[in-house]
Amino acid sequence: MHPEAIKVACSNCNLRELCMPIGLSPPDLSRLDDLVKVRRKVKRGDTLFTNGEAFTSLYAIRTGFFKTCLVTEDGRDQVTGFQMAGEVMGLDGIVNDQHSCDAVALEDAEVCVMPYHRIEEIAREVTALQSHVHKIMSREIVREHGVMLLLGSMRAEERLAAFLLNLVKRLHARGFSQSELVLRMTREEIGSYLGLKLETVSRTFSKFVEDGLIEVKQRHVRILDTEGLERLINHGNH
Amino acid sequence: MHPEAIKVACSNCNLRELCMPIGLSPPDLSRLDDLVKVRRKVKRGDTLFTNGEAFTSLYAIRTGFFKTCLVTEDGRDQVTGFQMAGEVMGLDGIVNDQHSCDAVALEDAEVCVMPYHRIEEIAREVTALQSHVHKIMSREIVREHGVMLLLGSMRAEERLAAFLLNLVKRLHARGFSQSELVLRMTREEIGSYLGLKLETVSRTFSKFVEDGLIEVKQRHVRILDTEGLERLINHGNH
DNA sequence: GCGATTCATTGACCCAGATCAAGCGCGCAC
DNA sequence: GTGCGCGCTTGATCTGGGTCAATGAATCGC
Repeated sequence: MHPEAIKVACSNCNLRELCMPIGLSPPDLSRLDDLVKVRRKVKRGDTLFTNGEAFTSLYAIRTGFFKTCLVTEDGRDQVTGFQMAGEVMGLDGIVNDQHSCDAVALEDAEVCVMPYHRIEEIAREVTALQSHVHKIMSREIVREHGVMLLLGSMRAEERLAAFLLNLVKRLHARGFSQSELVLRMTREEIGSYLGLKLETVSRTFSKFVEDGLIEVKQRHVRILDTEGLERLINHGNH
Repeated sequence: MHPEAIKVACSNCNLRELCMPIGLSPPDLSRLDDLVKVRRKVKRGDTLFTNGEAFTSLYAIRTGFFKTCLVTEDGRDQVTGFQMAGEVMGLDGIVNDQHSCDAVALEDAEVCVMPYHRIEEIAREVTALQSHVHKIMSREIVREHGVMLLLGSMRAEERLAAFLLNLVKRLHARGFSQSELVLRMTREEIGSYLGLKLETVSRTFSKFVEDGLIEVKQRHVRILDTEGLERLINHGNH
């Protein structure tokens, strides 16, 4: 635990549109500034929280990149998601007052710590926050439905195409290129997320390069044919 | 839409412990009775809501059994869950004000309709309800993490074993046997949920029967060796 | 009660992706 | 710089589960 007593103001944060409800009145907005009292830095490779740890707060990512993963006692390790700036982590902890997965920083990161009791408190007074919290949780549920579709019914190429397009879309929403991206995770982590082995991920990357869909240089990926990747997903099923 | 203007009272419902927060003061409890004004019957095979439909309410199952599924334009059909009495459906609709999957009754069912605006309203006043709603959503997120683990890292036998044990556990919590169950879904629906083809589901059932783990007569399943099934899951990975 | 239809089982064969194995190359520590 | 190690690629082979096909068993509508 390395809390840092920096004075922060959501009302002034450039990620506000991603984390926070929009269109708030000034008094409500200042109420929201009470949400985050502390920021926390997490070094690459370190965990923000781990399975079994007491749940106290939700975390909004300010900078950096995370993975969340489930580790079972018999050694299975399933990556359940990759999170980037503006996204919220920790929702899994609410139901049992303890986290049920690990959140690992894939690059040096900084998160806004939002004590859960304070979120509940303010949500009772600021309708927009209440609604926002519900939407964030619902969005996570819908996202996971999509992953179930991917894992349950797609082939390797379709999975990787969907993964790349999803990543680049989210990066683009954050002001990055819609055709270039830097993977912050290993082939093995991609494979875990997609239900594939790392060799298959690697081979599929190579196949995409051969087919002129993308360029790959290490973790740098340039998408040459977005439509081609989309076609792969949509016409994959017969 | 077939609303039925039956006077209902959550405070008096025998599923209360499953749907509702516990340990409420009498005034709060009566407040909760305002949540459900209408019940709705859904015939087997009919939908409670469908993808794209406007989101208005959450639904608590009183009787019956549902599946939720995603249907894509290119014809993929992924079952994302099976729901039984006391469970809540519709959370997927909150984020975009419209449902993103179909809820289909697998047997004649009755649900309590809880208008979402009213849930939000009451949750602002009754802390226990606020907390309860959050927990329900968090539970769904955690459940889906488990499904991702299953789909991403388990083999066919492990998936089916996990599925059976999960079903029987939930049924047992509702007063049914912990060793006998009636499947309300087809092999194909089980397969869709587990990311397997119906033939594989059928073969795996047969294998379990050969191995003395279960007895199967059509949709009636009797679990003979719970521990054996658990071992299959836990020692599956290496 | 009786066809029709849907659902389930089983067999034969095939293939996508896993597994095993061998190198390669980049980045980092010293 | 240089040596080491991790992450990545690629090849060869294997296999779990998919696909195709045929038949059997319940359930439903009339």
